[in-house]
Amino acid sequence: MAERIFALVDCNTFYASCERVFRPELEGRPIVVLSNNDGCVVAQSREAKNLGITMGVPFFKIKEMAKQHDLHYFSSNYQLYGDLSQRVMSVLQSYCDEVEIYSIDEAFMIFDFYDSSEEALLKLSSKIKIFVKQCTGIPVSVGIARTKTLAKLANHIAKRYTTEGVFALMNDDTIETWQQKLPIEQVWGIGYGYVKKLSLYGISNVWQLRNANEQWIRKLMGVVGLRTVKELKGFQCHEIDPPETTRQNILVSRSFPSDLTSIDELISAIASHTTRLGEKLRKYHMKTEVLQIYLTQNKFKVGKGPDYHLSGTVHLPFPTADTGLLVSAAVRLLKSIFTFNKDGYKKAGVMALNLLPDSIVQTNLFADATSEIRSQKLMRAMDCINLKMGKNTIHYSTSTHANATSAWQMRTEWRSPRYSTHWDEFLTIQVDLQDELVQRARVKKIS
DNA sequence: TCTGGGGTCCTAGGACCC
DNA sequence: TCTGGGGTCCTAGGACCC
Repeated sequence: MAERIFALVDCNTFYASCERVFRPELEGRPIVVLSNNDGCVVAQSREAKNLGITMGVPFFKIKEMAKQHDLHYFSSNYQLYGDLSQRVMSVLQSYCDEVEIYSIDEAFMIFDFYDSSEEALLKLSSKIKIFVKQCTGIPVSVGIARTKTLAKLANHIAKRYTTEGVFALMNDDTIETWQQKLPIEQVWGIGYGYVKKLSLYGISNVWQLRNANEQWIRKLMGVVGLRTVKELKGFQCHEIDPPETTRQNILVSRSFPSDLTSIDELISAIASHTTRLGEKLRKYHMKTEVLQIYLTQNKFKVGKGPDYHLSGTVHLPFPTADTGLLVSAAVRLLKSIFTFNKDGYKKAGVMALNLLPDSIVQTNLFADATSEIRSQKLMRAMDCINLKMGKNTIHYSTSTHANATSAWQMRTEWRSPRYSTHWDEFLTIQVDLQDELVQRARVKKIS
C-alpha cells in the first residue's frame, strides 16, 4: 500500500493573476483587486505587497500611492475568477481522482499512487505547475507533506523561499529546520487570537507549538487546536473531504456604499439579497426551512456605544426555494424587527439555515401539489430568462421598491471585462487583414 | 466621502423533558 | 418546595479559513 501524501496546489496571487491573463503587459507591475463597493484591498500582486500594501487596507488610504507607483487597480470580477478557477481545477483533476477543492484558488490532491520518493514527488509537482500555467495562464505553487497542515506550510515555503515554486516537507530534518524558522501565524488554523494567546506563554515559532503539551493545548485551543498540533508532528487528522459535501448554510450579505436609515431602502435591499439567496438555493438543488436576516451599523463610526445589530429568524411552514415565498417572509421579518436608528445601517444579510436537498423534501401536507409544481415551473422560467438575458431581467417588484432609490447598490467602478463568460465582453484583437495579406504575398514573391 | 463576503467547526449555557 | 442525574435541542458567540 502506497504512502498517503498530500499536495496543496495554490494559485499565486490568484485575482491579480487572473487580471494578467488578459492583460499580459501587467506582468511584473503592481496590481490590487478591490472588495465590493471598491472598499478595500482584497488581493495584491507580489509587487503590490512589496510596496507595503496589505490585505484589507481601505482603498482611499493608498490612492495617492497608486499614482506614484503606477499601481493598477481593479474592482472584483468574480465571474472571471470563478471561471478561471474551474479551469485550473479541471487540470488538477486530470492528474488524480482525489482532489478537494478547498477554495477558489487552492486544492488538495493525493499523491499516493506515485513513487513516494521526494525526488519523484517534486518532479510531478513541477510538471503539474507547468501544465496548469500552459492551459490556463495561472501560476501556481505546490507544497507536499504527510498531513494537510504540513502541506500548507510546505506551500508557503514554496511560494516565499524557492524559485521553483514547489517544496516538500517530508524528512524530519527539513521539517525541524523550517518549523524552527517559521512563526506560528504561518500555520493553518492559527489566527490572530491564538498568536496573541500563545505568545503569552512564550510560544512564537512552529517548533515550540509542535512541542507544547497536548493536554494543555486541548484546554487552551480545544480539539481543533489539538488536531493542528498533531498534524504538525506528522500525525494525520484531516482527510480529503469528499467533493459532494453539501453546505449547511447559505448567506447573502452586502455592505452599502452609505448608511441607510429608510426602511423602504432596506426592504428593497433585503428583497434583492433574498432573490440572490433563492437563486443560490436552486443552483445547489436545496431548500430551506429557516430564514435569518440581520442589519448592522457602521462599525467604523466611533462613540456609538453598543453595536446596533438587529437580527431575526423565521421558520417557514415548509422547506422551499421559491423566491416569492422567501422574499415575502424576509420582508415581513424585516418589518417586525426594524427599529429606527438615526445613524442608519451599513450592512444587511439574509441567511438560509437548515438546508435540505430538494430531492428528499416532502411537500407540505397542507400545500396542494399543484401549487408546488407551479412554483417550480415559475422558478425555472425565471432562472432561465435571467441566465440568458442577464441578472434581474425579471424580478419581484419588492426588490425595486417604489419608495426606494438604489442607494444600497454596489459600486464597481473598475471592473475588467468578463472575458471568458460574456459574449459581448470577449477579448477582441484587431488585425489589419489587408496589410497582413499583402505582406505574405510579398514574402512569397521574394522567396 | 470612501473600511468585503461567504463559509466551517466547536463550546457553553439555557430551556425543557423524563 | 426541594432534591438528583441524564439527556436533547437550540442559540449565541468565539475561533478560524479564503
